[in-house]
Amino acid sequence: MQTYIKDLSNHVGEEVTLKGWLYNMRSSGKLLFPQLRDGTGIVQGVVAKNAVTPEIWDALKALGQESSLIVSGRVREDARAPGGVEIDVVSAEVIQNAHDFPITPKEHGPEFLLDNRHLWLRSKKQHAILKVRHAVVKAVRDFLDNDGFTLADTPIFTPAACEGTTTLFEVDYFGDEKAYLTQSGQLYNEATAAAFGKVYCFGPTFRAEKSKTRRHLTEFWMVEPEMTYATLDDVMDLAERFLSYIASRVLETRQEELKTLERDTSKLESIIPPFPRLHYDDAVKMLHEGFEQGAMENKFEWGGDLGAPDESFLSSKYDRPVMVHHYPAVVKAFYMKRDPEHEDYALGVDVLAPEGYGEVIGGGERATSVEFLEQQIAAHGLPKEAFEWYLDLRRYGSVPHSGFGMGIERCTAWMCGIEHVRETIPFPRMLYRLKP
RNA sequence: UCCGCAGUAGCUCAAUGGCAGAGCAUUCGGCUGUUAACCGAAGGGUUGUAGGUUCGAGUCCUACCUGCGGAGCCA
Repeated sequence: MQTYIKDLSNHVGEEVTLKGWLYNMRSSGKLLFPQLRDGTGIVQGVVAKNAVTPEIWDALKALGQESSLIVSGRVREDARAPGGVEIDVVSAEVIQNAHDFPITPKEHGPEFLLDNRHLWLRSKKQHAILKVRHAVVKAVRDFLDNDGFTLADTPIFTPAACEGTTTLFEVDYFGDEKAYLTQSGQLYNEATAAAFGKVYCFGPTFRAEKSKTRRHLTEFWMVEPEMTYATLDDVMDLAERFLSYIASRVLETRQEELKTLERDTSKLESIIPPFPRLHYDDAVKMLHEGFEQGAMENKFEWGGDLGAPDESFLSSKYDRPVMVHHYPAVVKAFYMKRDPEHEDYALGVDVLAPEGYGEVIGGGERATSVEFLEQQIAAHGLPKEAFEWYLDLRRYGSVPHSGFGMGIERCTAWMCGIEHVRETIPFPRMLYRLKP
């Protein structure tokens, strides 16, 4: 019977069988210290030459890194061992002796590691990051499911640009038609929301932009909740509860991994409501003050979208996410509702994560009037026929509704406190990176 | 697309314009408590590609290729 490494502390004094791979091995004459990993953890075995048969001794001694093997031994508490337990090995069966595993326990560069991503996944840090990713995804689903949202996934093949702004990946659709990979489930979400009230979609999203920064992937996972009879304030309330819940669940369930990642957990503990809410005009004022104090290189001009340095400056003023709302309408998508009091502003919100992680959430209230949307579609040069179904949503029972999108990888990178989103997905797709 | 940086052993990196080097990995040997173990030995090179300057180029110049970091755009 197989015992998993994560459960070993419940088996102290017992003989157990572990099935896994050799993570690393040290030796000292007539002692071997194989580190075994099985996907749930890593434990060190101790093999004394006089405690095993000569055949087993020779077989173990010859093993290369990442060899697969089954080990039986007694679990013993030992203060010297990370994890608190060790295995006194009594027998072992080698499944495969592997040689020349490329990723050695030394430093490597990103290019090499990404070329070997299929093997890199086995290392401790990558393992920890992807466990946190799983916790984030689980928290997202649990939160929305428990909050009355219905999962209603949206298509990945789409006939036309959703927003008309970003560059799309084009695919041949049976020769006579072009299809595009989705850049957002947004518009379809509005249709399902009118059917179910509160919905979310959660799936891969594609952007063909040649973005080359630590915050971008060409294929990433996005969760997009949408609520009917909801306003900008409602969506900000939701974002606040949503992010706080995710952070608390990560803290609750992934302590070990956060330790491996050397994450300062106090940064996650401070992600609690209320989040500061900043009107765009007030954000601009802060940026101007920053410029006068010499903290900003260029003076921000009212009317533009916030750039990466602007976002970093604003978020550096707070210990928790800051929600910037009421952007100038011109910088936002065509379907954003205008502020009835000030038509130049859109009822949109971006949630900027602290520590320079940037925009993790973007969303807002959607326009409800057919006439307004027709005018917007024309102004953006979008093909009206493609949006007829979307306009139907306003023709038949139009209601105020709001929602947002959150990038799973950005959120995970933030939770983990790591530099680059490319490590937060098993196989990252980036500009110039399609393999493995 | 634009700006900046880099490319030398399987990996990470050294080398004033003057003999191509180290650590890790690999192979062999040593060590009964190692924590990226340590000690000794061996094998391992078209210095990204093409051209140029020079008595002599890893080093200087030009172009290209590849990667990294950043900007724009966005989640």
